Amino acid sequence: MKTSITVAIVEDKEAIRQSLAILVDGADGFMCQATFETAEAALDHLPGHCVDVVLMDIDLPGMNGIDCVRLLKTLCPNTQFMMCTMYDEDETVFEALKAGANSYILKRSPPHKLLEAITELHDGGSPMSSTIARKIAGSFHISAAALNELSVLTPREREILDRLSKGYSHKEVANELFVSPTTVRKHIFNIYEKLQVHSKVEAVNKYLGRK
Amino acid sequence: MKTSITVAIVEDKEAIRQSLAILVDGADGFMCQATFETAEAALDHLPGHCVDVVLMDIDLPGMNGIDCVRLLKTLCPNTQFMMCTMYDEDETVFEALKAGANSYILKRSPPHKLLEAITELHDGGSPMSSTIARKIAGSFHISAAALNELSVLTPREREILDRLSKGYSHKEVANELFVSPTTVRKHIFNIYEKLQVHSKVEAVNKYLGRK
DNA sequence: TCAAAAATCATGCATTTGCGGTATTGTCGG
DNA sequence: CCGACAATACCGCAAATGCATGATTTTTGA
Repeated sequence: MKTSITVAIVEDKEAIRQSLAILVDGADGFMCQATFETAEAALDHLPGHCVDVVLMDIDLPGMNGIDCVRLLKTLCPNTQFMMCTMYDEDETVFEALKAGANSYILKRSPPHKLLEAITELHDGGSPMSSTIARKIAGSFHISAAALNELSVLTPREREILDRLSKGYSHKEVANELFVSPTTVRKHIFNIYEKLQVHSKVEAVNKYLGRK
Repeated sequence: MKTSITVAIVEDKEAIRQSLAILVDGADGFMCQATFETAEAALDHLPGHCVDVVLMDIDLPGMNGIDCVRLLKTLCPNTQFMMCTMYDEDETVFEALKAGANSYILKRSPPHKLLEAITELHDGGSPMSSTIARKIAGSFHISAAALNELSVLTPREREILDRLSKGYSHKEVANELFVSPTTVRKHIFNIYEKLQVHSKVEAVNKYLGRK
């Protein structure tokens, strides 16, 4: 006999918390083991008897759901966290992922999708609402503009910029590429001109595609 | 009457190409408009009459599927690209996303999942095979070690490091924070000691979680 | 083949930065 | 109340860096 997926719910609004609990508990193969109104309550009670999956609201009174995940993740390393929220703002999505969440679902998702997502999350996937997934994929895209900027660099210049991005000094780059430090300086000067920057950090930021 | 989703397939292996084409064409609401054996053939014929979705194999003879996407993406900005491959190696996944793909599906996925994914991709989602999605989500996680390192910094030090990460010089940071440049230098010196680094780029790399 | 582009190296100078020591002030917890 | 720590600030040195100018050799593409 296969055991059910154990679930906990952190959600301040009574009505939503109740209906989520009923949905999870009523479905076959799921068990709602606990519900909490606040991040603090979850932090108090979850460690010790960790569950498989936690549905975490973000907009909680007191500590928010993201900070809660950050703290719980280290205390319950085997628990998977699903952010469960109304909004799909860029910053919260990425903050949640950084904090250790592996799923981000909008509350407007239909109930059967939610159960499907819990299963997928428990099976090692990272279910995301479609608009969220698109945001995440999009965050990797290298803009045509950025690509174009880097394309004006010669292969040698890119090679040098790559070393700079690892924190090398002029001299270290020179040693690694078997050329004189003055040559490296000249290349770096050329890179700066092409990228319209005036320091290593700025150049590296452009190289690695961060504004 | 709603129109079908138009699809093109780029895949060198005859058998797979055929069965994908039949799968897509046979399903309701999909139309396989073209198939290509190589990236070069796709680049020759796709621009001009772009399709909604392209299923792209990665391991092609000659130009690989990722470079093909990079080129096609600018020529067909409204086309969505789904990488469709046997392997789930880290580097190819991220390279594909950077190149502009919005979906990454393993070939071992069942047929109905594939059709579902095409629909989702066309509707603005970014369907990923579960192991891929987990990789991507995982790439955002900030390791406990990294988090720990940054936690030894004081708020003021983080504030200064944040400015450095934007490419500011000592003096610029000083002006923005209304303190003397020597103070900033002292802070930076302390930051270096705590993070065990010896230059701005290294410090910024740690701060932004770059390896 | 010939001009343009890239890669190499040098010299010089002013500024920035890495590193060391020192000191004052304010805050906070034990 | 006191010690620890954070934030502020200064001086000084040596090295790294940014910027300018100039030049030679390879590579390369038209």
